[in-house]
Amino acid sequence: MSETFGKGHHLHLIDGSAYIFRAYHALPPLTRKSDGLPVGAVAGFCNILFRYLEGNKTGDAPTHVAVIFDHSSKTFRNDIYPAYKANRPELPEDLRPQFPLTRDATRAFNIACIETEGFEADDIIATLSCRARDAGGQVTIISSDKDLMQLVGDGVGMLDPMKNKLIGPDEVFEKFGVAPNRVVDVQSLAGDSVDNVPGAPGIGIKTAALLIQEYGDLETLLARAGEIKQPKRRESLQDNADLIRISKRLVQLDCETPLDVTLESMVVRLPDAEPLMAFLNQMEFRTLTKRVADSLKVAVLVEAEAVEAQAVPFDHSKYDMVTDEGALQVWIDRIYARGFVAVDTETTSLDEMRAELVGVSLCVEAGQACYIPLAHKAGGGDLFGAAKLVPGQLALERALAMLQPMLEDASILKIGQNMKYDAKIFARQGVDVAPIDDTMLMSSALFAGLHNHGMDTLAERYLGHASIPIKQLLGAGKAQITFDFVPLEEAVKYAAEDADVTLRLWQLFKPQLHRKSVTTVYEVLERPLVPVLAQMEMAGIAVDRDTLSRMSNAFAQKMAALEDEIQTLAGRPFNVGSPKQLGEILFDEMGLQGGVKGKTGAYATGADILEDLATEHELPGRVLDWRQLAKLKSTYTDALQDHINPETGRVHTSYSLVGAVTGRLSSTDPNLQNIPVRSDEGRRIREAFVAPKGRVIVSLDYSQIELRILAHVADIPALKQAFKDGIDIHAMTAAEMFGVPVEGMDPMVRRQAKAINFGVIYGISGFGLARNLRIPRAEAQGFIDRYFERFPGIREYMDATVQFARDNGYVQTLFGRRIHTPEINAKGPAAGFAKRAAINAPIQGTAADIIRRAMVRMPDAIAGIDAKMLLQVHDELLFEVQEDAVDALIAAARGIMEGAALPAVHLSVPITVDAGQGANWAQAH
DNA sequence: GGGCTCACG
DNA sequence: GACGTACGTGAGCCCG
Repeated sequence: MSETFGKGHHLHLIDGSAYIFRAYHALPPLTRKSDGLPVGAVAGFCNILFRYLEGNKTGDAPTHVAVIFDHSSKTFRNDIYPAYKANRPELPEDLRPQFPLTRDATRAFNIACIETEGFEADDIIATLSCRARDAGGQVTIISSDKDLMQLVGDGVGMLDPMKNKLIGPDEVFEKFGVAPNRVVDVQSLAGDSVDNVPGAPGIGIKTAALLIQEYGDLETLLARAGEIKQPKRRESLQDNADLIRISKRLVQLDCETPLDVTLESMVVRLPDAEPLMAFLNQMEFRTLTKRVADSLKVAVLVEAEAVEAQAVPFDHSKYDMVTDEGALQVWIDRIYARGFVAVDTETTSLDEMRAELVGVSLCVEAGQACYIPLAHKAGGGDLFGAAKLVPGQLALERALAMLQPMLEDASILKIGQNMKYDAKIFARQGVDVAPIDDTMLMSSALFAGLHNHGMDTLAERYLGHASIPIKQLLGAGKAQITFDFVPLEEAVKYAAEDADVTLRLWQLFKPQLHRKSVTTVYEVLERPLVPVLAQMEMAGIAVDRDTLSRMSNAFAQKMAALEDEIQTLAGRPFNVGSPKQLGEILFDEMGLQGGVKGKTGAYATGADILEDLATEHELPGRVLDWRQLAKLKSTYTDALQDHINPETGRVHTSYSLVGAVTGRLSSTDPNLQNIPVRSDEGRRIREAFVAPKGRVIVSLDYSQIELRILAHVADIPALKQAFKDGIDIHAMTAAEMFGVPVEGMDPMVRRQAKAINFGVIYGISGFGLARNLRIPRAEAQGFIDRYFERFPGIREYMDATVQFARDNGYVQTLFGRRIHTPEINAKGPAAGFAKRAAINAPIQGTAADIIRRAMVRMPDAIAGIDAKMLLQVHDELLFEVQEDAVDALIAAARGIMEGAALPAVHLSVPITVDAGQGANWAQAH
């Protein structure tokens, strides 16, 4: 409830129509990019409104405000004088459609928007001015229209927004030569050619002012017209008395306009971020959207008011089930009318390469979503009954044929949560979905480090909505069904809700990208990678099953032998694969020293512990050998065989763009980013990753990219020079630290320097380095101290980075990717973790950004070469190339990779790429 | 499903 | 002065 308008209140009345014309003529004829709708006047209008609101933050702020518009129809003045405003030129064709949009804009800015059929804006302004003044308040009319000057007086002033000049009685006198209350008289005599007000012929403002000054007011003047000495003036007044009186009725503003709005309803309100940003985005005003977003602190508002901002309640019963072409066409038409759509697919599997499309859901507006079931089945419960398609569904081919033009239409934005998944499903149906937006990637750009980016998390956190768990539909474990067996009614609720949630998240996140300055991160480093990764994943890599199978057998034999040996050494059979049992054998039964129990009460039996014990006893060493084989067999040689796709004969991993907070990709099902390489035995697994006949595997990897980035960001001259000179960086570090020449350096010394170099990237500690190098902690700390003494810039960089994290709650890469560090001010061990993560994130993240940029550019760069990019392993890209195109591929890909930071970032160290090739990955690496 | 272990950069 | 500590991932296994 707002208090009654009165004393102490200040009402601003904005002449909206004047703003529109001003904006229209001041700006070139802008059109909306996506559909050509003329929006120049709307843009100008919004800019004026925004500047006005910004001005109010500092100036003499109003308590109430309204924008007044003319209503496009005849007014009472046309009854008095049909020629009134008759000589106005026709409205420009591209202006008329903008009128309703300016009303929308006003409401979007949360300002009262007033127009009344049959009345001009000026009369409404007059009426509201009178009411506000009579109520004891103050009024400022924001307009440069001289017709409104008659309203100036006690409690009512004007502001010329063009000149930003206040207009009071003095300024009115300057203009009309009379006090405001006689302005009407002057105008009645002088007429107005613009509005086609006749007045008295031959008399202009100057003469009219003189006459009124002399005779006091119009009626007295007309009554005593005979006294006027100048014959021309006298005759004009005498001959045109009626016309003058009509003119007076035309220029006199009506203070009694019937209005059904109250002054109280015009109370100043803060703009609601969500509808305002939605409107500006819909208009595609990029610059203004950004400025408004900055001004509104959209992020803060949105986060605090997420529930409120999304006022539309979730209502599963309102979702549509689309089962015929007519209904689908209605949805497609709605999508075209809107220009964007949230899309979600339902399938039979999380593996995009095997999943069958079951249905599609669409959402065009919060709460308005549909599900199109396409391949739902029923039956098949008993042994012999085959499942049958549920009747009444649209045919899949027919639905896809209808959807395809929309999904591929460059003017329709397709919004998804993890669009890579849906895009691949559609791609396998021959539909190339573009352009896209992805709420998961937006979340990653906005909130990396704060929470994960799954839809359930986002819905809960930003919409205050708990979405239907998929488990509720599919069940779990052995009894789990696939989505095609979900009953239609349930499927509609779940599937349409997903599209609904996605659309709402998009509405929330899109404006926040600007506010948090991560639009470029999203648009350059996230979104464009979706089609690139989709292509790589669908291409897959050829894996030779026989090679793997032979290795599995060999491993199994060796393991069996080791197991016997181990159990003999232990004196009894036990499960070698059980760390718990192993711990009991080692420390309780065999009585070895150094047993440390973890939080679960079991002895730790990690490789480092077993290595230490290996000097005391044979058993731990055998267990280490066994474990290595077990790992290779179960995780690689066995598991990889299961991942060979029966249709393609290749292995298709799935990359996650949001798996790592730093911006690195992660790889799952299977993880092809951790194929063994460090041990000879493990490296042989890479021999199974092969090129088909006539083709070659090519690997290109960045050399020391993280150390190069460190040298650049911490600005260490010695490191930078070493990279420029192409010197062995670890040997150089050792030489600097220990004062030994690079020539003939002890490999142990170099190894220590290398460990320190890597330690630095991870946020080094004496403890960590000591453990890594297996040296006393004091010695390790001595190394670190000497390192920082020699390279003081590194310490400065680390301190500055941690301080930045404390000040801002995040750190960032050279490309602006933000990684949040919520734990940075924590107490206890968590503080150490957070500090080291904060130090590492900009380095690891910048390297991740660089290879992402390379990957985005790669398809175009190698378009003319018979080659496919297959895998990414953080600093390595793997290709499959026609054998006679290897050199061309290496040249092109290397060029892209080495220049990937440009032009956004100019590194002060060279970035170099090593290349290898061969029949398989082992040879190429 | 959490913890342990270990594969990678 | 003690606390605990290298950064970032994913998968398979054990065990409650």
